[in-house]
Amino acid sequence: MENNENLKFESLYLKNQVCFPTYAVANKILRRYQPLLKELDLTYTQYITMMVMWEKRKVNEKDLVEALYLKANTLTELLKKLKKKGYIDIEKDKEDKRNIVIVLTDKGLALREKAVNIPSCIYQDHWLSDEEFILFKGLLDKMLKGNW
Amino acid sequence: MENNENLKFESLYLKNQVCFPTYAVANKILRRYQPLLKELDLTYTQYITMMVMWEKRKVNEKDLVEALYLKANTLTELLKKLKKKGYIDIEKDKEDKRNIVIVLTDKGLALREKAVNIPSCIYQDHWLSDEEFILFKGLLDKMLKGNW
DNA sequence: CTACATTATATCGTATACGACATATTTAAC
DNA sequence: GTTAAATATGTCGTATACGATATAATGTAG
Repeated sequence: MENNENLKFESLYLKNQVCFPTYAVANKILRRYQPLLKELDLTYTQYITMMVMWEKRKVNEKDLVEALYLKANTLTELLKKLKKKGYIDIEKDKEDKRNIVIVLTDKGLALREKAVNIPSCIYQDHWLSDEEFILFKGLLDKMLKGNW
Repeated sequence: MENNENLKFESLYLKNQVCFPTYAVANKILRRYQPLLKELDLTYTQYITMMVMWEKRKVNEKDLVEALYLKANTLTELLKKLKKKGYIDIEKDKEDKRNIVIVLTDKGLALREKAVNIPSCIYQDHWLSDEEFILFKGLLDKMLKGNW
């Protein structure tokens, strides 16, 4: 009887979840970034936003939302903060006045010189082997692209 | 020159990150759970807390914090909410009055009957194949246990 | 060419998460 | 045995994230 109950509710044990460790690892990653990013006066979400800006220099909010897999309302506040820090400018698209265009400032570009050391700091402690990292990233990218 | 710059800042491209897709997949997972959990009047973090309670029936806050890979202050508010909903009771440990003991109520246990269908709903859309899921979970568990 | 749908953002309310710091017990040191 | 260190929680302030809803601009149907 006790055994039957175990069987019935097996799918609800924490140790049998895939979503839970994904969530927990994501939290662990955010905690790890925080002290490093504090020196740049960036939060993690601000940092990945800046990554897009360093690469593209100029983007629609819509494109940013898609690149970061977030919702527009999450970015609204964040972009105001990055503007306040002087890393970006926020403009209206003259062609289509619904669009917001975000432009990297010189100060924002300069920040990249300080950020360039972060990835090696983050990945240096060998949480996984090189092969495992590649495998892991492949699975993640598949999940991100997947339509679920 | 342009090529040299690309090389120098390659590590800062979003597409070369491992942390970013982990974070993005975790967000995607949370969004997926939300409508299902709404029917149980639970958030995702409340749900994984209940998973521990369904299995253990009675735990220290400290053990809960360790099981969920969170910080104690994150759980304080959450436990108050679960108590308010009647799913748990919060007691002082008489042996060591620093400890808080969380106890599953009958109402909390009954909720498990409604929750038992959630895992199959969540995993049914084949984001990954069965083999990939096992692989993915193995990597996640390794990362969670890792000391970084 | 006007009413209605669509699109891109913004606002608001709720629920995390965390670090920094404070508090209450318990343990340990001398 | 008192004082100091360690442990377990709680409070506070900040920054996400999201759904629901509102608003403004553009597209489109008839």
